[in-house]
Amino acid sequence: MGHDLERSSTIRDVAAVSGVSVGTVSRSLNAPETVRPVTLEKVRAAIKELGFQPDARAQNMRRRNTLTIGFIVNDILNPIHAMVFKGAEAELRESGYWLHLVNTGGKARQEAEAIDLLQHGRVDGLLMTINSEQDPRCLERLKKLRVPSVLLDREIALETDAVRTDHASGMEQAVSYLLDLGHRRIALITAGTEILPGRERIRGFSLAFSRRGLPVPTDLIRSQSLSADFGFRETIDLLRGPDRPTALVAGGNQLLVGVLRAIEQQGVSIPGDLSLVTCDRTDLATVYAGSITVIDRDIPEIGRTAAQLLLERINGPADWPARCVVLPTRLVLGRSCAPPAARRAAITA
Amino acid sequence: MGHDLERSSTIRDVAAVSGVSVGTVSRSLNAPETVRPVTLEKVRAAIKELGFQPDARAQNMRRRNTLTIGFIVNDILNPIHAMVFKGAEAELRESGYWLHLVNTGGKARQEAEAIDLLQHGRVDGLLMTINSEQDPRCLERLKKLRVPSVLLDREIALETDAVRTDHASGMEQAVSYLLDLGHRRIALITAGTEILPGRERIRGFSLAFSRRGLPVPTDLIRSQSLSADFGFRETIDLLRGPDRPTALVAGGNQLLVGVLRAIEQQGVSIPGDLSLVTCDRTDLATVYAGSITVIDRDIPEIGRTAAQLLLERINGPADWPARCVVLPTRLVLGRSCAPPAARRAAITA
DNA sequence: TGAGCCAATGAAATCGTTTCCAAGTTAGGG
DNA sequence: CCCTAACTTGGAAACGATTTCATTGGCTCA
Repeated sequence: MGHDLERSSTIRDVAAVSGVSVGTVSRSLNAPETVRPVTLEKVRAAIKELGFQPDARAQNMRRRNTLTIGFIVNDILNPIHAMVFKGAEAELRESGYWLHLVNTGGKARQEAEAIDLLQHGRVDGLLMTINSEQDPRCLERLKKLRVPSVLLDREIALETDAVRTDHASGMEQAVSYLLDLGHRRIALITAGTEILPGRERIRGFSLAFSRRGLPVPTDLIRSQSLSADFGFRETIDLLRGPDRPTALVAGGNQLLVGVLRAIEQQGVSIPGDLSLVTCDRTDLATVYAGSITVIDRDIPEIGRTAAQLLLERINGPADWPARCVVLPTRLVLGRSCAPPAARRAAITA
Repeated sequence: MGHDLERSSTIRDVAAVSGVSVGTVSRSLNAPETVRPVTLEKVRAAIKELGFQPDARAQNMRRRNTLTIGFIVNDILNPIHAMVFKGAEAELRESGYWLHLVNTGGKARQEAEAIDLLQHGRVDGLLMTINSEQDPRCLERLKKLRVPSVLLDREIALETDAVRTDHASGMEQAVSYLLDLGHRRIALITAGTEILPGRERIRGFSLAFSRRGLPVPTDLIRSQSLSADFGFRETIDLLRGPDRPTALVAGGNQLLVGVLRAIEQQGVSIPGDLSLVTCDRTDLATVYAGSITVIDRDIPEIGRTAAQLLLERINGPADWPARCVVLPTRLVLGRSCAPPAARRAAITA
């Protein structure tokens, strides 16, 4: 039924069988070039015979590391996070590291607890998308963190290595594109301003208008949460409201799910009745309506970059200054945008 | 810059500060009821003063466990796997366990390697969706596994605890439903027969036909892979072929992505030109065309159940017989199915 | 032939906890 | 007031590897 209860062989057993000392066995494993070929052969034979593999617990203990990185995240079901994870894992695996995934559900308590428990000998470093940028408990933990860490797409009041995304410029491009098409009533649904992506997306959105001397339609900005439910509620509200928008930007991939649900429910046609732009190229975004116009970024690259920063921090001198890499966004056109109905009518007439 | 280089305090430091022995400190932590309240107070004060937290490496070493479970999976980007993960994590966290996530990309070599490396002191148990049910390397490893394990939705030639899904009966229901609507040319795209879901889905599919004495349209069964690409290719092929199907079952949530891409590309309307059924209620399935009819199951429950089996195996006697839990599927109607065009015409005429 | 050096090995200390055992302390009952 | 049982506690031995240090032996070179 799986696990044998017989104690598995240790380095001492190998030493006994091969007739050498434990030190020599250890060296055969970790520095084979320092041991005589004849001896090495004997040791390897014994290892094979016993099916020996070193116990990771003892190695961790003695070497004072774990070759494990903690990955703390809101919700691994979010394809963005899963992609970042995969990018980071690919990079870290090459250097022999494993990943400990912790799903916090975005709750500050859970986040603080995870940080607390992981840093004392469970991981050598942390990659995290902390949701409570301002939560004092988390800040407290992060301040006296005992392992290197990289913060993903967040900003806290501490000097930390970080990988961010230039959400603002992608958003500005997207809104400019919509303005070019003739839209003026453009709505934005996105995260609250307590997290970086929310702040940046609103900044980019507003910038596009103000650069052209147009007033920002602040009544159409709904900034509170990245959840599908919020997307649904606000879309319904926007569609029902007076002077309804002719274009909508879903500022978050989970939001899009709710936005589309509302659109389906209301029988709105894309792009006939409403032009739509979303963030991040998920399956849903590429499939729906033959592909939605999207503010895209290289997501696995976020993970890879973060992994590299972390590895350099782990291996490098401890007194390096904090580094922050900002990755670009770009607009990828799909089939979800068109000139607003009024303008189409004008052109036709 | 994050990690302090000063060695952090150990149980010995706590002992020194509080003026007791290390044994007493340890007992204060692990069995406080066996230590005198006065002493306990002193120890706790010292712990607080030093900010002491026990080193997990040393604990793992001494206790000969890790409180960590390995979760080996094909692709965490697949929402199914992510949901299973979340279910398992929620359950395991309650018992103090952490999860080590390993993404294998479905490659047998990676799977074998992960099993090899994890079982020697990195994890206390394994949850896995091994893709290479027949791969000799994996079987070899699994046979001499040194930790308890639970297999997810797979079947191997070994006695192992497992959690499976009754794919066949959900599929049979779905196909019966389509037959009732009048469809006869029903296509199925699903995994190859080397993995359990592929075999079971084909079995359920065929059963629905044969139960009614109808011939199984074997030319419409495309069984090879669960990838979106395969779904795309086969859908295109089916739609272009002679005597094209009037209904299609996407036997896998990733397949659906490819199927829908093909449908969008070919301008096929759902359910006007083609009735569509898919497996598992993903965001895409619930949103597209106002929701696709789906063979549903409780996915987090898979993770929870697997976690329970594993915990019982870890804590229970080692000689229990292998257990296998099979979870049900059920058909949830959406708006993606209708009678075939020919029948509609007949009715109208 | 002997001094010196390098390579290879063994023995022992070490990492930080838990746990066993023995010793010391307290309390209760006769 | 003493004896015994029940609590508390300290000391030391694990756990299984790595690593340092000292020793051995074989060479080279003078």
